[in-house]
Amino acid sequence: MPELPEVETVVRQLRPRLVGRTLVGAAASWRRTVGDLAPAELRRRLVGKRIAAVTRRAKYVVVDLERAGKPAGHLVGHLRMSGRLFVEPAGAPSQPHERVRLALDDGHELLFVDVRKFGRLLAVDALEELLGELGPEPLGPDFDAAWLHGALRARRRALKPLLLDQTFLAGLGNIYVDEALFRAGLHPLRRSDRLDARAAERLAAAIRAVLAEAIRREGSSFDTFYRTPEGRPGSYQDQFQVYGRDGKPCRACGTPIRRSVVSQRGTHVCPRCQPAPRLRPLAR
DNA sequence: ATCCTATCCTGGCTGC
DNA sequence: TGCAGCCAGGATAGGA
Repeated sequence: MPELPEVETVVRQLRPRLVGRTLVGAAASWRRTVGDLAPAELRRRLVGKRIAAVTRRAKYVVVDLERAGKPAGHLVGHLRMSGRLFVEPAGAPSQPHERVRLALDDGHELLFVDVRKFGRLLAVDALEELLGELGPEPLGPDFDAAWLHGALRARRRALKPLLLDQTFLAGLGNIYVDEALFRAGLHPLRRSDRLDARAAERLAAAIRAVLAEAIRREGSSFDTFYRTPEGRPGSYQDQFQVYGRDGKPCRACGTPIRRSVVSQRGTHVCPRCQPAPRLRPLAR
């Protein structure tokens, strides 16, 4: 599922094809994807605007728009589970599960295809309302071991749901949380306020290492959903240590990986490398 | 403050 | 083979 590394890959590949282009058409074949905007309003917010920048914030694709050289709102995309963004020559027949099509002034179109319809491609005036509550970027300058240690101690939550909370830390999803916790040797149910500085340091390093390597490999593709805008699958799934490996031997110690459910999410752990907390965490 | 459940969706899988 | 039912998954809202 698209998490930070997949979205970063999408942004990097879309950027050279979009920056400098002007939008000359906009249409949604599934209205909810564009926030229930009427067709005319969608066109009004987009057509005639030039794409000034394509960046990423958390799992959002952020496209800065301008008109006559002045800032003129944004196009913000979230792929959720099955969304795909890519550029095609104009006039291609409708794709299965196509939701939005934006025409560019160079004879190409930006397509948003999304099987499960959870994704969004929104035309907004300001980013604040959409992105204001997000936590720091794990690969950015505000994230390091000291910050993480302090932030973990300020909360009393199990590690996994906390790391999945986008207002705590932005960009991690189910896969990379499981992989980072394994790499740090930490059980997903460990209480955040009981981690010492060394464990926080391991976790910070693990998060950064997993994300950086996943970006290098253009994300993870283990089903038909995620492909890069250039149409390729990622390859980080070949590096999974725990995710999707229920019953298979841990690559470090041979103990069978075990799947459970934490925070309503499939959760994968090596019982030996990630010992369960002694006390029932956050017992109720 | 934190947890739990439901919701949004569909394709793919399981089991009968 | 056909079909019902379940499940995954990110974000969010609402209730406990």
